[in-house]
Amino acid sequence: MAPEKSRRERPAKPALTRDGIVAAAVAILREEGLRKVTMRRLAQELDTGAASLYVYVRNTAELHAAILDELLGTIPSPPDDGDWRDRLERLLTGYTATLLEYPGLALSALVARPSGENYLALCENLLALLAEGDVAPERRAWGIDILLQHATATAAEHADEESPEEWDALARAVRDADETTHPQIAAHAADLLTGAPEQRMSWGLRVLITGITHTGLPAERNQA
Amino acid sequence: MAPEKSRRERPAKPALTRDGIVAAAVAILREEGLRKVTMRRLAQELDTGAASLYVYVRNTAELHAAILDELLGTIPSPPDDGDWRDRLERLLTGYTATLLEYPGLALSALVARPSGENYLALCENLLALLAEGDVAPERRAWGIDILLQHATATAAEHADEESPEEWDALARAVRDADETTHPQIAAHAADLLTGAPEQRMSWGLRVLITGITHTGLPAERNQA
DNA sequence: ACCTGAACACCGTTCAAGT
DNA sequence: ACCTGAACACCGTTCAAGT
Repeated sequence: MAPEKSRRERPAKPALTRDGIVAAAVAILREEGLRKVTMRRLAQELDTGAASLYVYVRNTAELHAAILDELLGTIPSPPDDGDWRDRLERLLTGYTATLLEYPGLALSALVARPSGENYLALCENLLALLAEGDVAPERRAWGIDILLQHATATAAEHADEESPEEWDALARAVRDADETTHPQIAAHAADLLTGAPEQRMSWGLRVLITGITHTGLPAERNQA
Repeated sequence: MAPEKSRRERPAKPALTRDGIVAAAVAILREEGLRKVTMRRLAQELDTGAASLYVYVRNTAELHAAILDELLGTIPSPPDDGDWRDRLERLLTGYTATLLEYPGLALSALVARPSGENYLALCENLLALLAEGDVAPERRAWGIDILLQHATATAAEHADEESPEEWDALARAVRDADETTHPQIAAHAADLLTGAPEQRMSWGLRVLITGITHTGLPAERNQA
């Protein structure tokens, strides 16, 4: 915004702005991952002290939220053709794919609901798709809530960062399940451990869409 | 006044065991919250150094997982009467309620899937309920996965720890939504911001159950 | 008003050295 | 084998003092 020109040869230290801070944070995110996006590291990148950032950002959670909204601006908006269900599924798959690049952010989003411009635009699109599908108006708001929660949680599950240890432990526990004490687990062991992520994701979204269109709210029940 | 230097009269420092460590961790959790359950704090409680804990616990994530499994042992098993859907809903509501006491643990569970005894028992019960409901066998495993993810994520959302800041921000953003640029949000503002947690939770579970019973897997599709 | 260095109060994890 | 102190490499946030 402020066109400050330096008379020096060395790259001038740009004035701090909230946008500049967020931009630098996104850059660190892309190059080094969310774990490195700390107040101190960010300040270092901006050639200042961590304390200075607090003029523009309340805390780390707010910083993460700002980064996330920036990322949400990059979700490809799916083509307009096809069934509303397919478009809904594609939009949410795109959302999930974006979050999957930085699962740690998905975790943040789960805890601190975003409220940025791009998040609102996403909600707007989701609500419009449910409206197009003739989902009862009262169900739309709660519907996008579940859909977004599912998509966000699915991405957040991958925040374990290159450590398949826990997955190994679960796989072992399932495979070693005693057939007499855990007959169901033994019987379903294969299904519990397999399934391509995209297929599971797709099925999950269709489960939700089907459920939303077929399940009345408590209020609707009372009226019935 | 000063106690004898004998080690016998003072409460003897108990030998370290994995169980003892987990028990102490649970005690700190109950008294001071998950944030205080750190390796250092835990070691202090056990009158040793943090390094000693690493003989019994691989890292903090594994410690959290062990604590969670301990907690899962306290979920009340719902009464045997009623429709399988109601029993399923009650069981998952109990699971969520337990996690809601320590939402930070729910967050851990989302990232590092638990694999303890009590978790397996819960899965076993969930699978049995879906079987009782004549849910197609191939769908049961993926079904409990979605159900648990939903319940876990719902609890995890409350891990913001007494800071309704982000919620305020979202509420403001929704209420201030421009009617021309965000017509859907403006129209659904009330529903987006309201709803008792229990009602939302209950509706969410029924959405999932309905969806699971009505949505074929990709494989089932191919066969059809 | 904005910016800063320094300080406060912590972290997880590793490792060489002890027992 | 188990246990330990000390060290390494960090954190978020606040605050008094400067500009």
